[in-house]
Amino acid sequence: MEKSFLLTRSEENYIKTIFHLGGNASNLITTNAIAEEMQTKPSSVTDMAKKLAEKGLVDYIRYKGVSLTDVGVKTALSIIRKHRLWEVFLVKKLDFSWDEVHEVAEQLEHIKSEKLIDKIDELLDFPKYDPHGDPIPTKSGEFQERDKQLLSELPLNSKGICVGVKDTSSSFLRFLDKNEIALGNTIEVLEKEDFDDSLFIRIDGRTLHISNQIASNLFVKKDN
Amino acid sequence: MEKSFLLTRSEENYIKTIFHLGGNASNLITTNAIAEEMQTKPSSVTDMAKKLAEKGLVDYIRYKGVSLTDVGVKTALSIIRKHRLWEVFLVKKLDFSWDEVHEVAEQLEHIKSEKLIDKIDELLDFPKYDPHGDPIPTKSGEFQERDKQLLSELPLNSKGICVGVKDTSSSFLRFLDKNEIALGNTIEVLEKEDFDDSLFIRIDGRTLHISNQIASNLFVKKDN
DNA sequence: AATTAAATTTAGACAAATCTAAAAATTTGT
DNA sequence: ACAAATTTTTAGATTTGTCTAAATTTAATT
Repeated sequence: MEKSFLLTRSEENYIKTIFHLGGNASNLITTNAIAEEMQTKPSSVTDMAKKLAEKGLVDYIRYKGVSLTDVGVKTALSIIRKHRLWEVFLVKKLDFSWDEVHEVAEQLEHIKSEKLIDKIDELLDFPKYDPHGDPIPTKSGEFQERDKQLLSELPLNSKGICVGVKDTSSSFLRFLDKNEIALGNTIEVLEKEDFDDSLFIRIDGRTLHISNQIASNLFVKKDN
Repeated sequence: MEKSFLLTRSEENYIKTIFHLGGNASNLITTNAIAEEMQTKPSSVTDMAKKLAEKGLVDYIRYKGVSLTDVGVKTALSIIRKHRLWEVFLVKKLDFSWDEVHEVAEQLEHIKSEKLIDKIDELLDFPKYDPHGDPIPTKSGEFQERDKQLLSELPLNSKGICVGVKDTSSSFLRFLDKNEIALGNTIEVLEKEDFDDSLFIRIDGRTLHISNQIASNLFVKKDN
């Protein structure tokens, strides 16, 4: 069995970022994209790319970019699993609101204890989705994206169940709270405004008028 | 100006160690003692002593040692509070045994979120003691040692309630588990063996013969 | 295809936290 | 009290992760 490499916090953050940018399946992610996402400099990314390649977590082609190896993907999924389970824990057990969990989960995801995260999973009754609707990888690394689409792409007069958010910023999430739009709600598209692509929607018996920016950050599952 | 509240993990570990070695109340702790306790080199301790003094967390007298300032004590208590609350959480909510919690709590104690630890405190219903019987400082930093003494010092034929352990090693804790000695049990000293200072004790209706090494690592509260 | 623009890498530097080896201060033993 | 032993500090080096500035490679434009 491969010895589970002890990764530094920084290494873990790079792996996670590369995954989020789509760097699995030999899809090369550029140095600049990673630097931008991580608020760091391209030269730092190059250094880390070499180190991670050395450790077998990424494939690195000079001047082209990096992609995760199988081990790298497994590692990324494990970190994402921890992050999302902790988010559920914070919301369900400690009454955090969904716009407060990210920062803390960013810290908790680096805690090294397999038993700890498995017990948290069990305590939460093995949740499948985090508070923002994102799927939680299983212990064995299975990870299935939910069948979903943006509310902005839902056809006129059709209905969808709100299943996730794309933007997870506090300002967006608090906007949803304020307007009582929550995961699980059914949303019907009543009208599309040509001028600014805003939508009139029906949710919970109420009619709301939302901007395209809102609609294109809300995921729904088409309700057939 | 108060950047000093942003401590690194390493700084926090030094502060905690100095506290545990008794370095509050201008009681100077030597470089060597700290190095020994932290499994590091004296020269590293000297470097950190200077840095912590710079930040106002310790008073440092060259060639003499360090002691915690008021801010340093407050910081230490905050870290110890987190450590012990997480230990209670692991035992009470995640079914860890008391010999498994230390390592994980060593990591969790460094998570930076006041809300998180306050919510954990609340979830646990504001416990006063950790799984090893050590007191948990309050949010405001109050910290009272329990009235206790070593079982080895309990007079013949008197009774005590088991309230804590001095040694928290896995081997000792598992010995106690195996012999069904738990916090809260009443222990009566039936006989003291002059030859090796071992004890015959009565606990839960059973009679046990324990070595002095065991008895001098068990804290009891005299039962009057 | 040549030139310009953009992206990426290299080289050298720095801060944090550690180490080793040597120097300095303190403590101990007689 | 003074030499020896111990403790502590300094000086210089190392590792990790970052940075800036310059050099190099790739991409884009004419």
